[in-house]
Amino acid sequence: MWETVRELAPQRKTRRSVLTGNVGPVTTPHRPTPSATRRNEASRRAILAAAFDLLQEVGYAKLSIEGIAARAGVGKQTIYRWWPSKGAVIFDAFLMLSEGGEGEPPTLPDSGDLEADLTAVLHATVAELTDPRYDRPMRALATEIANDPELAAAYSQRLDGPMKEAKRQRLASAQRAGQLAEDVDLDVAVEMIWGPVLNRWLQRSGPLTAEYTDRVITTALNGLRPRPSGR
Amino acid sequence: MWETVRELAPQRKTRRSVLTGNVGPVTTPHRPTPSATRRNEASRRAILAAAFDLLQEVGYAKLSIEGIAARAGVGKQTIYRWWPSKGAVIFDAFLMLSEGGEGEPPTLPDSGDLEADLTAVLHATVAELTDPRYDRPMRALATEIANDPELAAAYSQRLDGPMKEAKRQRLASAQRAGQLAEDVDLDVAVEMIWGPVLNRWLQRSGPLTAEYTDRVITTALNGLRPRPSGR
Amino acid sequence: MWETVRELAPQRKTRRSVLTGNVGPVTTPHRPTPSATRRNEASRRAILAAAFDLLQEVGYAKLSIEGIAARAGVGKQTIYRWWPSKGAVIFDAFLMLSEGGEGEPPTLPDSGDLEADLTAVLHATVAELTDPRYDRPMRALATEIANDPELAAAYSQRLDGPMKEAKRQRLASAQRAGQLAEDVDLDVAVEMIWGPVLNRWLQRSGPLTAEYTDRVITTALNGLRPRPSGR
Amino acid sequence: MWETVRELAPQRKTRRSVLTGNVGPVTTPHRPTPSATRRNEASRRAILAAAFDLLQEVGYAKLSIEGIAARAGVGKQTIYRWWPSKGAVIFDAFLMLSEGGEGEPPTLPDSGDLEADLTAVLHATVAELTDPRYDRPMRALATEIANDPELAAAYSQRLDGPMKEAKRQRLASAQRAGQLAEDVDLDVAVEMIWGPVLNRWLQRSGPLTAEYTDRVITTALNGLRPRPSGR
DNA sequence: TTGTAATCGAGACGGTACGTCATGTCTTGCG
DNA sequence: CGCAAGACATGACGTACCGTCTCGATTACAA
Repeated sequence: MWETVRELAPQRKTRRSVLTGNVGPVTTPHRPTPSATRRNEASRRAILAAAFDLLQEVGYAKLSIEGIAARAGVGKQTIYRWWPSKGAVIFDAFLMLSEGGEGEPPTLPDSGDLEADLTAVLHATVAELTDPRYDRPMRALATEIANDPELAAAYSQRLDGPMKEAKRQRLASAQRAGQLAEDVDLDVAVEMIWGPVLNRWLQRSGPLTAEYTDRVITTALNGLRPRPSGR
Repeated sequence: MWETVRELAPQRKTRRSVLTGNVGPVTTPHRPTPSATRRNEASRRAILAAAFDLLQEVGYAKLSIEGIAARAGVGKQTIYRWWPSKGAVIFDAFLMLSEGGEGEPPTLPDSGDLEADLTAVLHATVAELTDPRYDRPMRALATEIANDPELAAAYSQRLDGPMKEAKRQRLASAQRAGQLAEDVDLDVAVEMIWGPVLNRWLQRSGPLTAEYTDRVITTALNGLRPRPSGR
Repeated sequence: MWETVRELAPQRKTRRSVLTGNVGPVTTPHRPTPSATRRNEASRRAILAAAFDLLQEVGYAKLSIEGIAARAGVGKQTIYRWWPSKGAVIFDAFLMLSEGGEGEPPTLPDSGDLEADLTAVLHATVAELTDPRYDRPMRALATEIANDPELAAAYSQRLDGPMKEAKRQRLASAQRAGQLAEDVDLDVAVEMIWGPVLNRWLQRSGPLTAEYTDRVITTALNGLRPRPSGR
Repeated sequence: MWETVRELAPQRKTRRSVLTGNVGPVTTPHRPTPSATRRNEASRRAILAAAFDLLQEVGYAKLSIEGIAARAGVGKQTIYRWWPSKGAVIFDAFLMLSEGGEGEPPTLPDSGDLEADLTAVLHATVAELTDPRYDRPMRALATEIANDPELAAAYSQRLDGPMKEAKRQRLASAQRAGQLAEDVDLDVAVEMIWGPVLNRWLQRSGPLTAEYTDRVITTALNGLRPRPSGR
């Protein structure tokens, strides 16, 4: 999802990188977050890695705190101490994976040709959503977000937000280049392009292919109404 | 979701709650479905009603088979005998609610004015998605679908399918009336209109208002590209 | 303790025998005791046996419900369902061991010679208290009794009571035979003979030997005051 | 228990609560006892006081090191550093309470009338064992002693020993005064008088009253056998 | 009309996981 | 260095549910 953009962005080379800073738990902590200075960084990482791996292997329904703790070689309490819910752990796992999500903000490629750029980005998105390494974990995250408003807010702000901003920027650039109508609502435009794709993936309402995203892009750009002249 | 359409369709007056026909479990049963003639219809109904009610009250995460059985005044085994999973129970609960989903297929209103009709339908959809009676249960269903391919297939076929067909029909009608371009891919068109709305709701990525759906409709109809003439 | 008497009583041959009837838990149950008809007798026995064995092996301090359940091949809930406390399990384990404690009541040997009979009985008692198979379990029981009044009452009534009655009977018989003063308080007499022995054992206040019990018996019979004649 | 004697002894006026000398842990320490010069006396006292208080309040079963540390305003490590076990803390708490147990040794009152003196002492003992301030703590100590041989030895030597010696002395004095037979085994005599009382208390095998102790004294002095002449 | 066989409510069972508490060890920073 | 504070791995607590099972008691079909 958010990964996609990052991958395509020219300035970032690799996915592998060091988590810059992010430490604390994602949502408002149940108890006033402990000192956090004493926090064991190795344990934190082991937990998030274990969570992500288990998500791939056993799926969301069978993911247990006990399992994560065991896999991470960590006491359960260490998880409960720092995260308020299973969802928060999953969220942080994604946050870590996206290299902190907090480095320089992501950018979409801008070759000057909007349609080509969108096509490339959406092809990559489909590839990622389809990748077995990410499919189950991302469904898990989507599930938690769907059922936990607090987590949804955190997601909105920390992970989805920057990504959406990048998309909006690319469209704004196209607008300046005269490739988009001036009165187009960019927020709606973004959701109109990515919404159908995400929906197909999450609800499995149809095959999720590169060809499908092409149709979405064409349709979105042209609109539904008949076009006056040719084309 | 699917309810919406039904409500607006002129020919259906009330939300009659009697399940017409559907009996068996949703997905392929673990054991070759029992005789089914002996089945206690009252228990079946009590279970589905209890499931739906509990979904409203406690939410997806805390829904348990034991809880459903207790609320329905039914032995646990009666649930395990007829449904293969919790998700299947939830699914059937929706199926029952939508009066079997199996009466005459749903239709969208067709006043001749596509934009007006879409506006009305999407306003109703937003009202339903926002209704506290349906919000949590529908999120639960969406969650199960997202994580269980088999259930997703059943949903696609039995609940979402007919609804999507109705939407497609309405667009086809508009196409015939010259309100839609002839080369528009109707499937994509449907997903481009409803996708953003469902996504906003499920992921809480922004406020879900009637005003928002209006913007979606306008944008979808006009498309993103600059239009040659004024408009 | 109670075992002792049984062993020496002529009419009982072996320690091994079938638990006659006793089923329910020892103390007033937290929840109104479940049906008890559906109760799995095999599990019940496995639990009590496991509890007793673990008591020998790991001692009271390290005895855990989890350990008992694991050793017995039983779910924890099965223990919590039928016993209100760890102490109650231990108690029932002893009850089972003493072959129900509920068959015909125990009797002390009565050869006509009180001193000889007491000597034999106390020697056996010392042997039992010293036996590594019984030492730790009995200390555990004593510990639980000391700290749980309810359990103490159950012990008093079901295990210690009959034993004490047998001792009292033997002394009454001696009284009738003119070997005991007529005005002797039999309850006090019993406690004066067995009390010092139990105390030595429980508090390890001195070596617990046959020789010691002989001195107790002599002293108790003669009393502390100087005897008028030579003796 | 041991307190009793002290209280009745004429030469001691008050229960001065200052620990005279005792410093180190009770039993052989796990690590070679630390410097002990650096030791914080205030912490030590706070710990023992907290332990005793908690024993009263929550009882033996729920006494935790964490609880003691919290109540005493002390780090857990400070407890682990100086005491090898929970039992040792309890033991030291009693030691402190009995003013070090190390001042001049305790004495029993000696009015010349053995029976009267024993009666007075045992009445006081009963009062103390019955006192809610001491009941639970003393049961805790008894429990630890029963299950920990090392602790039992320490108890025997440091707390019970001097007390038993005082009792023995009183009986020896009576012996010299011709109130006790010359061949009476004083150790056994002491245990025959105090054993039944302690047993009743610890096992709750019957009501623990002044009247009961009177019967014990009478019976012990007279013995069980019929007395030749009148009385 | 009467078996007879399956369903039903109930709930015990062996389990897994929950979220909490305590253990005993450790590390950090103050005095 | 002792100390308070408290994180940590460990492991037990007592509870909630899982999915399977067994128990009578209905209940409806076939004889």
